[in-house]
Formats: sequence, structure tokens, C-alpha cells
Amino acid sequence: MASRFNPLAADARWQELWEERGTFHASNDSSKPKSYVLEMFPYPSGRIHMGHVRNYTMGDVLARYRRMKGFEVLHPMGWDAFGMPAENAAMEKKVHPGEWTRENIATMKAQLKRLGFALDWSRELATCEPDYYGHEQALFLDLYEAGLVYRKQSEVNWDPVDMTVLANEQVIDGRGWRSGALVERRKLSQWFLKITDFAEELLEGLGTLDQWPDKVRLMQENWIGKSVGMRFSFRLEQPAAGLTKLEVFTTRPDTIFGSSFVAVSPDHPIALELAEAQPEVAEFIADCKRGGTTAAELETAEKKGFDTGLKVLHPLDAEWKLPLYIANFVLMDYGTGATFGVPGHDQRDFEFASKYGLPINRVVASSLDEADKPIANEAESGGGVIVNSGFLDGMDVEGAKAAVIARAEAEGWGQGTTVWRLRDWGVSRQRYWGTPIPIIHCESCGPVAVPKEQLPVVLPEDVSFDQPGNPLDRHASWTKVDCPRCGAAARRETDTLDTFVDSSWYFIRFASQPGDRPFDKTDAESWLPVGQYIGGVEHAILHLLYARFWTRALKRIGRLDVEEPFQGLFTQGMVTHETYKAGDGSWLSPDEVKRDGDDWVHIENGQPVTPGRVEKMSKSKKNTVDPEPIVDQYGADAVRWFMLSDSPPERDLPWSEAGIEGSWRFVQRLWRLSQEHAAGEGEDRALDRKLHQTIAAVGANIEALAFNKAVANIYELATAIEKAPPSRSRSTAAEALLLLVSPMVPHVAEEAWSAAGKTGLAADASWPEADPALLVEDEVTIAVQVNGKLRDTLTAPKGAPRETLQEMALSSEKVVKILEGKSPRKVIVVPDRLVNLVA
RNA sequence: GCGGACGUGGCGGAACCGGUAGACGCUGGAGACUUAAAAUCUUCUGCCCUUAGGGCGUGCGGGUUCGAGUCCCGCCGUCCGCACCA
Repeated sequence: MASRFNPLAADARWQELWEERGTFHASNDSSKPKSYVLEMFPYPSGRIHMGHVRNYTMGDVLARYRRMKGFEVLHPMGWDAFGMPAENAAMEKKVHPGEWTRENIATMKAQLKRLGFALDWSRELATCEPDYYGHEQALFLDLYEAGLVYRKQSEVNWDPVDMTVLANEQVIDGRGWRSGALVERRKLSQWFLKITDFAEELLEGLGTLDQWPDKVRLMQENWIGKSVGMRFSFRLEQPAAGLTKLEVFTTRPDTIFGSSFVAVSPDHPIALELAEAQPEVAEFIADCKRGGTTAAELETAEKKGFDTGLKVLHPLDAEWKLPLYIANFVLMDYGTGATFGVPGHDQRDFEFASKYGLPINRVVASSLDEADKPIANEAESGGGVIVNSGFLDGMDVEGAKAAVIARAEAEGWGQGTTVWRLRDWGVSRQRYWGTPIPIIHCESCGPVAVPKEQLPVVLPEDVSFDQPGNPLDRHASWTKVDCPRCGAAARRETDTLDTFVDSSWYFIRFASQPGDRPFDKTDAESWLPVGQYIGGVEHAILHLLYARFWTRALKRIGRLDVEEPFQGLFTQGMVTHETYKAGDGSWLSPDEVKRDGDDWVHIENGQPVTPGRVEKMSKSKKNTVDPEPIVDQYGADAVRWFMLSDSPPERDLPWSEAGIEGSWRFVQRLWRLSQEHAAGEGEDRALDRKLHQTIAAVGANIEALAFNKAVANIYELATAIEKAPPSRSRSTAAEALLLLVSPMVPHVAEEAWSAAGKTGLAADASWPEADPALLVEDEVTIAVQVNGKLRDTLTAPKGAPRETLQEMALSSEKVVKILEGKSPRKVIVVPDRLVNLVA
């Protein structure tokens, strides 16, 4: 028997056997309880990176564990295969996006297979293939028929040199990333999905997702952004921009008597109208648009306003005139693009009023007596009673809100309303490498759905990227079709769908993939919702929200009776590595540097190297470690074990050479342990207890995805077994240990399991049962404290009565010495834990 | 600016409900085995004091408690998200 475990030979052998036997095939018809474990499918960018390895290892441990616990487990894998990188590669390397993508898939699939993941490859799918996206087109048309898809004008970033639409990330400092040309805003007619119809239920649904991280739920809540308030109008003293009224939105109608100005966005029709006649207004608007548009940039930017000279009349007092400003902090696409300022009770308005010398009035106070107390150094945004507000005086904030809304509605100048931050989902992309939108534009019929029997609308392969723009636009034979309705010559839609559509239902297709329709309702419902979904936090909002929306939309049209697609969500941390910088400031990769005592040097030229911060592995900082050579060197199990060890899975995992070597040593240690055949007789109660405690702890920790703790439990058991003298208990424990580690390091587990003469696969074995009788210790260590300080420990039988423990503590030599004959004033006894003597 | 998370040895991190802080791993030291190296095994490894032993220690300052890493108040720092949300 080999004294060393050789992963080079063993890994592939077991992987082939699992494959041959279909060990990880999930059956839709199984009578076992079902469990769906899913990791976010990868974009086929070229090669697997450490982040993938970590993500898929976590899911794999859970999937294998659940199988051993008796579940029929669905653990599939596929490819999020449409997207811009393929088109970029097409332009740069002159390869077809499809060819580039399919080659990457082949490479990455081979890499994944070498890690021995318990995946059902028979359900593999790639979103770029017609047998996937054709069904997506059918679903899109179902939503279209149900009125959940519509078309409207929308702005895009247009690169006038490359003649193409740019994503936000392709716009750098207002210029196209390739051409460097100043980006223009263009209006195009685009397709939208009515996600706003679902705003309320998407928000409420968050409340049911108790197995999601709070952080993600909060991010989605903020993204949906429900605000309850009031929409109402100020009359303009004189008409402007063809308007006689200015409609504003506020969440604080209770402070209506505290307003001292009204402000509109620089994009507001009034502002734009004024700009045409007054150059200084135009200049102010242009000034507002300089600089960044992110929250952080805008927040720190100076609050600026332009007094238009116009006045508006207060709805509750026509004699009261307020100045109308254009202000850089008012957003056109939120509410009505206009608001009123209450400097006393809103900090931003306070700063604005201070700057422009506007009145700062108090309308909320802690009591009626403090109505005249001036607002000091900052706005008071808290609650209290309303003051200086006519009919509202004495009411609380909530009561006043209701009263103002009631009066506005009665008098017809405003109404209570809910405003959402969420906007409809624009799904049109002016790109080739995506799902064609199955619509035909006819001169006389307008947009017409492609008849279902003509699906899929297949992307033409004969395209070239040597000219700027979308190749579909200039593909004459593909775009030219007859109108399905009137038969006249018509033109295909050349936009493709946002790739987030592809990832909004792939988990349903994994569960059920008939050839003639997107999925079978009964089959899909037998697996859904996904029990545990694992992926990066970068998808906390868009992907997860769109998938939730898509699922609810399917429910609404009666296609699938599932409300939430992902019951449990886990967002894992990144894999990080130290960074290295050469003297000239350029980044160096880990294999270009070596340690020299306490310092680092460049291997090639011996120049000193400065080690930098530990950061997320990225190509730009060159601190990546390619998993494949690591697997070559150490085998799949060592890499998997490393991914699970030390760092809690939700936190970052620092990659280290020493760490992977430690993992390798442990894999070998497991092997050696399994090879010792010192047969023994008799029981070892202490070891039995350790084994059963470990069985329980490892199971609980895997279920909680606390892999680092499960790893620590296993180390302890391994050490206990090694130290124990031969006995029947020891043999039993050594065998059970193989099952406990098998979800994590399946290859060495199988090898040792088979070497131990077991029939069947470790992967097919049942998870060992923990005997409850062996989970409790019969002796416990009691801490003895004097005044809360630990002075001694003693051993007592579990469940010993308080009196006994107190006596034992008082007779401790150390305690006697410290008490110097005095008796304690008070004794606190926590059974099975400690005795605290208060002197 | 707003929102959120976090802060424990040389490092990654344990610590259930307030009850022996530092499990487990990495690194490092000492030793065994070996011609030698690797591998392996034994052992030590929070800081300070000269030892028996003692003192100090969970970012900082307070508080509650017999007892605080854990609860409360106030700071400081780091990281993440952001859409100025009226």
C-alpha cells in the first residue's frame, strides 16, 4: 500500500468513476426529499480563477453533505455566456464571439472537472445557445402578451466615433473608453420590463427571506426605495415655461409652513426654458453638470443654487411668496424634479438657506413652549410637536402629515402618494452577442411578436466586427423578414436582451429542461426554490432583484407557482493576495518575487521589492494565482481544503503558499491515518465521545456554512485518533473520519475508503449518526474565581449540586491562601461552569 | 455626506444565552529520527516581571454586573455600498 496519497493518479480515477456511475445525477422523479444547491454560474472569461474555486467548493461541500444526509440533490453548472467581453475579444483578436466563448467554456469545464465537484453535468447549459435563448424569447413574448413589456424612448451613452452605444463602465471621464471621443446622450426607442409593477411585492417579499444576509436585504430595500409623502402644486406668480403651477414632492408635508424656498432640478422644464432666454441660467446648468455624478462626489460637492427671480405662492397662504431656485442637489428623475426647502428641519436645506440668506423657521419643537426657540447650528430633523403652523399647531409629526394631505386632497391642490426609486428595467442592448429580441417591426402594424413556432430567432453566425456599430444592423438577409401579421416587408429588431435576463431564469431551466418549452411547471416546482444560493456580493442588487422579479412575473402569468427563487442566500468573500511593487512602481506577480530574509526581491534582477496590501486578486495588480498549476502540484483535495480552512466563508481569504502546503500535509495525514492497521479491542469512551461530538459539530457547521469551524472540528478529531491507543473505538473513529471529510476532500476519502475494503463509494455512504448519549461529558472542569478572577480549576462530575461545588471551591488550596481564613461575603455558583467567591 | 459591517497574539481566526480569552490552522523556536536532506514525530510559542508565582491583556475612554471580547454610552480607526431620495 502506498505510503503517500498520490492525487495525480487518484483524482482522475475517482472523477471518472463518479461520472461513469452518474453518481451526481439528480433525478426529477426521486422519492427522496429534494434539495437544490446552486452557485452563481460563471461568465466564461477564459480560465477559472480562485474566486470560482472558492465559490464552487463551498457549494460542493453542502451538496455532497446533503446527499449523504439522504436528499436527492440538484447541483448543476452552466455558463452565463453572452456579454461584452466576447465582442471585445472579437474586435481585438479577430475571433468570432461564439468561437471565443465556446473555447473558453471547454477550457473552464475541463478545469472545473479536475476539482472533482459533485455536479450534474447532464444539465449543463450555456445561455448563448439557441436551445437556451430560444426559450427565453418565448418567455419574453409571454411577458409581452401579459403587458409586462413595453417600449419607450430612453437615453443612452453614444460614442460618435465608434458609432456605438456605451455602457456606463465604458465611459471614462465623459469619454468613450476606446475612441476617447466625448460621449453624447442620445434618445433611442427601447424595450422595458415593468419591474415597477412589482415594487411593493418585491419589497414585502424581502421580509420572508430570513435566510438572506441582512445586508443584501437592506441594499435591495434601499434600491427599491419606497417613500410615502405628498405631491402638490405651488402656483407660479407669473406663468413660466408654459406652466402656471409647479408640482413638487415631499416626504415631510408636516413642515409645509416651514418652507422658505422652492427648488427645481437643473434638468427641470422650467430651468431649461429659462436657460434659453438667459445665458447665466444656461451657464449655471452647465456648471451643475460638470464633475462626477456619484453620490459621494455630489455629497461633498458644494450646494449651489441659482435664484431665478420667479416667485411661487404658498398653497395655504396666497399672500406668502417663496423664491424659486434652480439647485444642483435636486434630481429630475426622483419625484417631480422639484421640492420645497425647510431649512429648520433638513440639514441640506439648512446649509442652502444659510448660504443664500433665506429664513430658517422652526415648525417642529419639543413642546409648544419652545415655539420661539431659534434653530441653532444645525437642522432639527427629529420628531416633536408642530408649531408656528396654523391649523397644525400641537399635532405630532405623523398626525400633521395626515392632516396636510387630507386638506390638500379636499381642496384639490395635492394628494398623498408613494414614490419609488425603482425604475423599469431597460433590457435593450445595441449589441450582437446577446439574445435577439423576438420582435419584427412593420411599417403598418408596428412592432409585432415573432410567432412562437418561428422561435428561436437564431443569431446569424456570418458577422464581422471590422466596422463600428452593431453587426446585426447591417446584416441584410437576417434583418429582412415579412411581417407575420400583414405579410408586408418588415425588419427584425436588431437589439438584443440585457444579459441579466439570461441569468434571471437559468436556475429554473436547470431544474427542468424539456426541448419544446422553457420548463415543465411541475418538475420545476419540485425543485424550487433554490435551497441555498451562493455567490459574490457584487450581485446583491441587480441580478438577485431581476431574478426575483422574473420569478414573480412568471407567477403572475400562471407559469410557475413560486414567489421567491432563492430561499437561502450566501455571499462569500473574495480570495486575496499580497501585492508586490518594483522600484519603478510597477506591479509584480507573486512568482516574479521571492523572500530574502525579511525582505522581498525580484527573482530576475535581485532588485528590492516592496510588499503592499493584501488585496482582491486582480489582473491589474498582478497578484493572481492561477488554480490550475496548483491543482497539478497539490491535487484537488489540498486546494479544496485550503478554500475551506481558516477564514470564515463570508470574509476574504488570503491565499498563501504556506497555507496550501499545510493543506497538502493534512491530506497526507488523513491518508496515513487510514493506513494504520493497528487493530485493537475494547472501548475507548473518551474517543467515542469525541467522535460523536465531532459528527454533530461538523454537520451543524456545514449546515451553517461555517466551514472553517468544521475544519477545526476535524483537525481535533484527527489528533485525538492519532493519540489514542489501539481499540475498537479507534478503528471505528478512523473510519467515520473518512466520511466526515468526504464532502470536503472527496478523492482521498474515496481512496482510503476503498483501501479499507469498503464496498460502495464514500460519496454514496450515509452521514454518520451522532449518538445523543455520547454528546455530553460526564465530567466537567469548573472555574474557581475569587472576585471574578480565575484562581483555580477543578474537575467535578457533570450535574454536581451547587453545595458540592461550593465546598470543593472553598477547600481549594489556592483559594484558602487568597481568602486568608476569611469567609466569602457571597458565593455565585453556575452549575457545570464556575464558582465565584466574592470576598 | 448618508447607510452598513468590522476592530481579539507575528498572521488567518475560535469563544453557545454575560461565566476558564486565544480552540484549530499558519509562521517561528527547541529536540528526536536520518550519513544528510525531505517527510514524520515530540515540545514550546499573547505581553511583562528574576522564579514558585504574580501582574497586564480582546481599538480608546467611561458605565452596568459577583463576573464584560460579548450589554449600554461616548470616541478613534479600517473596509464595503451609494442613487444628494426631499
